[in-house]
Amino acid sequence: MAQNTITIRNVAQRANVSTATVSRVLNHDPRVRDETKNAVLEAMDSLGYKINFVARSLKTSRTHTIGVVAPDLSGDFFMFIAESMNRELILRGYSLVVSTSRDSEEEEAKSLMHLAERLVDGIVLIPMGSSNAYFSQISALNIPIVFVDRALSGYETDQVLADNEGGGYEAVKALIREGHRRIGFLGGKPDVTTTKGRFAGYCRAMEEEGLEIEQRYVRFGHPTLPFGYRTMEEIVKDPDSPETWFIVNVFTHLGATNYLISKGGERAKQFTFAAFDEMPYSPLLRYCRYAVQQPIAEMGRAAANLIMDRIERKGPPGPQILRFKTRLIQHTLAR
Amino acid sequence: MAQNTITIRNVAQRANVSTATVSRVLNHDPRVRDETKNAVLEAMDSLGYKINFVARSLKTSRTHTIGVVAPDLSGDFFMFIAESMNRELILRGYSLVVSTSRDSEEEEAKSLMHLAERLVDGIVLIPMGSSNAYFSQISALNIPIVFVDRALSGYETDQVLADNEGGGYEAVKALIREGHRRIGFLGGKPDVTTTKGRFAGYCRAMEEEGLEIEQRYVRFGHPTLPFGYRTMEEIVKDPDSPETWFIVNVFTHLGATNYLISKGGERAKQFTFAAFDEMPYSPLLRYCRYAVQQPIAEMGRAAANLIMDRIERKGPPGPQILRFKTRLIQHTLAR
DNA sequence: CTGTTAGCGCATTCAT
DNA sequence: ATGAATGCGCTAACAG
Repeated sequence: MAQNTITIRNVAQRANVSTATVSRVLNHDPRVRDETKNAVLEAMDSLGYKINFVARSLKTSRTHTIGVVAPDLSGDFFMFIAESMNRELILRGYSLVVSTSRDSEEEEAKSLMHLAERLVDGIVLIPMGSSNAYFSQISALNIPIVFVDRALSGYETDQVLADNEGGGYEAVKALIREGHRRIGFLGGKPDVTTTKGRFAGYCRAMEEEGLEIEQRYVRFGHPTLPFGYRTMEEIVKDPDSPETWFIVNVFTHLGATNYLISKGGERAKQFTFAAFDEMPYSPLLRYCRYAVQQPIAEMGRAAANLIMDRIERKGPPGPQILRFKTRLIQHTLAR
Repeated sequence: MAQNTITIRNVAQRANVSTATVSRVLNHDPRVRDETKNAVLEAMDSLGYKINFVARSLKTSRTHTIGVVAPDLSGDFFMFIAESMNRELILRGYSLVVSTSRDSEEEEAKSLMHLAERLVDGIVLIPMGSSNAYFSQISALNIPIVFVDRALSGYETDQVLADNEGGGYEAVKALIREGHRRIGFLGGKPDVTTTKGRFAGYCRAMEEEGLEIEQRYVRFGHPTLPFGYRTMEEIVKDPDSPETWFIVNVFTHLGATNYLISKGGERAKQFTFAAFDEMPYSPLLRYCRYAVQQPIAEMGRAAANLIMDRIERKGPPGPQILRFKTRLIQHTLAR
């Protein structure tokens, strides 16, 4: 308890001014004479004064903290978002507190409440699901919120999204241009907006080229490694299946590749993928001819600035929806 | 501003008690009659009272927030640590605020100060470097801190570490057991404790088996993908180089594998690795016969509880060093 | 330009 | 077992 807890009072005394003046220099209030300002600064310095943010927060009811909740802190997509957000936040004096929605929308709602109670100034949410069961809860929080990655239709807020439709379209088009005719669709829960968009892009490309979409080879599923593995197993064992696939998320992609490598046998060599997301380990995904790269860093940056602007009432009034173009990356297959 | 900001005063009035009593039930003070307690609880409920943590913090000078700073938020190791920590923290009512040391120890020190000023109750640090230039700064913070992954020798604090020596030893032993005789050492900055430990394990295994450690084929370097790529290029082009390598971090491993896949030619097929870390994409690391898995989740859990115990003065008084055993994982090579 | 004053919402003596 | 009063450190009217 020998904390040297130096307050503005101490500084004020030392500089022969009032606490109000000290507070003013702390807040860069222009109407302080340079002379007194310097005196205050000096006093602060010599006393080793550190501002108490908690006290300030109590007064201003602003914590300069923003919360981010994601399905899984250890997911690659999220990490890059967080990294990029953090960089922006720091520039404007904010901190980032993280929380996870883990298994369920229930957890998600709980995390949201947890953060709100901690009085974060705003929340960036990478939504778990597609349902809107907890909309009312979110509204009740009454603090700015921006959605990233997935939209929740019917809820009017700021959103930072990728051009999923365009990305899917481009990737499938590129495959077709290289002569692939039968192209399956793999991965993604059909009710989330990202999957919907990517599927729509796939469909548009196929239809535009007059190619048939074979419903048997449209395989939605949970975005997990095991799903990709098992489904690819079925696919390989089905002699009639296409050998070209558009895969809409990276875990499914990992699983599918993993199956082909370990059990794919001779037929594996025939397979070609186009897939969403470009990660550090993407060169190892050896069946992936085209990767749709989302500008994750930019998206994180945008989300951070969107939420801060909202908090500081700097942005335009209406809800903003920022949609980011994807980039198609061609890989050299080295099977 | 139509915030329905309900305070303990409102609750007190509603329940016909004093604010002191409300505060007592809030803090589970046993000396409140059940009757009045229920009345208070009811009042809280009907008014929709939410505690203001900022006000509480100002009073108690405890924020129930712990900060974690890591070199890179988007690194896999860190995210698993954070994920696991978060789970534990939530159980005991803490939040996790993250920060990064990015490029430099300077940044690291800055992050540390930033967190301290925000009055986090404790800090978990995954140290960047090996120097101890900022030790004094850390001490000056005067708040509990635990180191994870890397130790900073000479500084007496709680630490959560992996058994790097043992992991390295086991992996190299396993390679030797399969008949490998010439084994190189790849990756890691030689001055950080993790590298030191892993290298020591490698040396012990080699010496125990009477095998020569060829200094030309001990290749330290920055833990990056490009370093792994370039170094593997040199290795492959050197006709005299060993074809079995112990790689001490995952980025170097990715880079090395990437080179072998894309440019390794015929000789690539001869290569065998043992390597630290097991990640979701590890099955794609096709030259990796043995992976040394660190119990990352347990380590995160331990770090979380260590810091919380320290804050709440629950643990033993002296600094604790927790060292976690690694697990050797055998992969089937599918080149 | 600067000082005085009054809380922000809560925890906590000290009474009773 | 409960209440009255005080202050954590800071900001923001309002005066001057």
